[in-house]
Amino acid sequence: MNSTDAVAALAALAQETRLAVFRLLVQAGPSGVAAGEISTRLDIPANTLSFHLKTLSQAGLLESRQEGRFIYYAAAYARMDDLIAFLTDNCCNGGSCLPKTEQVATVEKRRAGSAA
Amino acid sequence: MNSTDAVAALAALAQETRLAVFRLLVQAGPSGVAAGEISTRLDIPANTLSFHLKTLSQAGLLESRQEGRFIYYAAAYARMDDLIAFLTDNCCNGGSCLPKTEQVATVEKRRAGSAA
DNA sequence: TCGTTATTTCCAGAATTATTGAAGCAATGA
DNA sequence: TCATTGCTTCAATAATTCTGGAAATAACGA
Repeated sequence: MNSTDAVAALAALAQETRLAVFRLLVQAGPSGVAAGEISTRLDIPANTLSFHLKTLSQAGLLESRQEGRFIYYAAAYARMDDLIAFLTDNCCNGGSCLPKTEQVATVEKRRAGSAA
Repeated sequence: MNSTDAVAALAALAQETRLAVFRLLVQAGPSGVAAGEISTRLDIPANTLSFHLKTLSQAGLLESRQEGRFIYYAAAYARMDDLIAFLTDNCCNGGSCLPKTEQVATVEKRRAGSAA
């Protein structure tokens, strides 16, 4: 993850509607939720939602798959981890000022090792 | 952390200059860096930097202290953790789709327990 | 083929944000 | 007191973004 990608991801999340959509999908799990159901659950007009889904997708935060007339959107968990790792990277210059934050910075590395 | 606060924090970070400032301060540690030095290191005009520091501070992501004519800015680590916890909260509905991301969601709770 | 459903694209107006020159303020030292 | 330094505020412009009505596309069932 580079700075430009991080800004795009953060900008995508920095909006009430999109943040609500993203959190809904993070909690929904990898199988995702159809666009129409997101629209219903969060009470967002279809065209407005479509605009926001596109923004989140372009930022790499969402994945989608089509099933018949439905398009299922799911959180891109690995991308979320990358973003968190980028934010917390080299916290306190590798020192131990706040060990818990340090642990967060290693998410990406742990994932790389575990290959879930 | 509520949704409004999270949007404010994300919006503050969703800008190249501010993200660079924040990451610089995350890496610099709790003692912080004077505004003038940030300006020099990142080559940002003083007034532009001041505007961005204010934005980050208002979002709760920065703390500052005055020492003589200098103002030292430091990352608000706890706030950063709160934001990460908010993003990853209840990932996959508490399931184990991606255990590593799950762990990230517990940062806030771990900090609360450890009282660093 | 025709109507319905699911989703997206187009468009235009309203609102927000980034940038920078200039001016202001506060702390310091001579 | 005066000049200097460090930082912030003000003001104006330029650019970007959000929203929702209307129309388009695409999949499905009758």
